Amino acid sequence: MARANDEVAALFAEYADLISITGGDAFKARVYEKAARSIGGYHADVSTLDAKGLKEIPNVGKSIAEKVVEYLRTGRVSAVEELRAKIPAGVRRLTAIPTLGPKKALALYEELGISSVEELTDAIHEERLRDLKGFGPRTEERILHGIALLQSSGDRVLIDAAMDVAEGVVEELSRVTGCRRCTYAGSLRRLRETIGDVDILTAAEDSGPLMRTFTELPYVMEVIAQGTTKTSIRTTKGLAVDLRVVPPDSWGAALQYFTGSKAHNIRTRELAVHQGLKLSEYGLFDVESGEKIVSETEEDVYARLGLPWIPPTLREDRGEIEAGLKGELPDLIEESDIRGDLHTHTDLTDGLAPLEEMVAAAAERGHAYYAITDHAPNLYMQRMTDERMLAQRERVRELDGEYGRRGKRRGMRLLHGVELNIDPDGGVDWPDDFLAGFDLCVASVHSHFNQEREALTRRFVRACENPYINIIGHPTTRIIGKRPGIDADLDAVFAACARTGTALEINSHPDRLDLSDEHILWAKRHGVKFAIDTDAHSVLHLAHLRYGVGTAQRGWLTKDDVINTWPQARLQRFLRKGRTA
DNA sequence: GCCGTTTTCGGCCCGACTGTTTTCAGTCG
Repeated sequence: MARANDEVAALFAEYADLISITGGDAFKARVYEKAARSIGGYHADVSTLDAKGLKEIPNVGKSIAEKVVEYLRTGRVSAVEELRAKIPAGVRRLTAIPTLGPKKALALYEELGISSVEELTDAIHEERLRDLKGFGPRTEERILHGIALLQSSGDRVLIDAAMDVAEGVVEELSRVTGCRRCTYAGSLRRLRETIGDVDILTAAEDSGPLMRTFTELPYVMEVIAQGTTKTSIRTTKGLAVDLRVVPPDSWGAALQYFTGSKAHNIRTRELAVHQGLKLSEYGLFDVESGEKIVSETEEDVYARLGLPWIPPTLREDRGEIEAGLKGELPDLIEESDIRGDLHTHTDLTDGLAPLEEMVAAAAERGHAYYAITDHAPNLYMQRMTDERMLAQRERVRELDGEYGRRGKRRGMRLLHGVELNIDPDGGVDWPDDFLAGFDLCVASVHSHFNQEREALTRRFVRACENPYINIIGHPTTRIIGKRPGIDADLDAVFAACARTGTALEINSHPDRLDLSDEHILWAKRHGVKFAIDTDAHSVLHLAHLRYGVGTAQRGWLTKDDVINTWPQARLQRFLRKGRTA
């Protein structure tokens, strides 16, 4: 799992923090931050690159390339070691406390010798911060509050939880008199896999009524900050929500600004500066005259900068600006492109709803095809048998006859599949002759996650080489916030998928989103095809598709990359794979 | 420390809110 890139990125992120804390050049700190991001997201493994290759990574120049080489050779970077020697690791940890940044952390360390969250808590209780310049009673309170947040969950939440809150707030605020426009922005609009806080943007002449309604919502636990243009609250579940109110004629610039990402915004503002313009949330202005040029729509803002409108899911400074300037933005997959779901369960195994209900719900969603893929016998707790599976197939064929003929839309074809269990050797539940009876096979790893890297890699490659396995389900098996992904040689796995015609799943469940956006970008370079599936265990889960599609967009996928956007005939050819029959 | 249609030096995004410092620094996004 851990590419050298991730280690180097973490090291440079730490170095950037240490530079800030020690009062070093802020621009230098920012360069290291940017380099850390570029390296972490770079497609090639840095351990395979020489100094020249390293310098092709954006934001990596001579000095940083040398540090990468030093790290790869010796496992350490002397410049980082020097700063580490000056500042205990606990001081950097202090900056993780909300409202406490590098300046205050350094003051606490230098004046009071505080180098851990525990020591800071004690010092506040002993009133030792009182004499420190810049630290008053309110600051003490804010820090204690921040520590409490840090120590409770305080972390990022899954996308579906954030989406529920955001859609609720937008609905409430949209009803307020004077609210001209209202939507969610930020990382949620970019459909990141986890969300730190929810950003809501509204356009109105007068912000008063919106701010009042917002702070009086029933699930508001505390008002963190309140002003005329910005108010922040925290919900009873601990999620922070920011509301910004802008004048209606600033809507486009504001939406662009509050959607981010920060890195994308820095790039767009730089583009503006180079054209003698200034971009802020209030509009795009001529620097000399101060006159507003555009800001009513996002399209206007991007167009004036020489860019096409860039879909929010691409706004991460991962090459979208360059692609936009060259007119080479991808034609991203949309949820409406999806023709069917290829990984779903019923109550025959661990699903909650019976076959008939799942199929009816799928038809309601307008799918052209739909695969039932219950678990196979080797996941012992599911008590699957050959007989039960064959009986289900018979029922699926009956329903297929029914739904295939139905007049509404063009009918829906049902596929009978299975989710096989990839055992520690890469084998699966059934021999070829039984597998041949399925319309498609998903195969996934459900246990033995901690095998040696070589064994894990062999396991996946062997699964790909099975002529009956069409899709690798939730490939890294991660559970966001709970279980890391497996440590296989993903280059080898992705290459095997491409070579054998095995698709990789983008599992849409919010706690998986597996593959992740970065893995998708990586796999696509190998020429892999993908399947965006819900892995639904209930009717409600079918709606998770939007998150899988969002993740695919973040991985720059087009319709053609995703097999379940294809017409059924093309899909069937793909599913035949290397089978001889 | 990186970068370049203002290219080898001199810039490097911009604004809101908070608390304490009576005019601004720190933090955040």
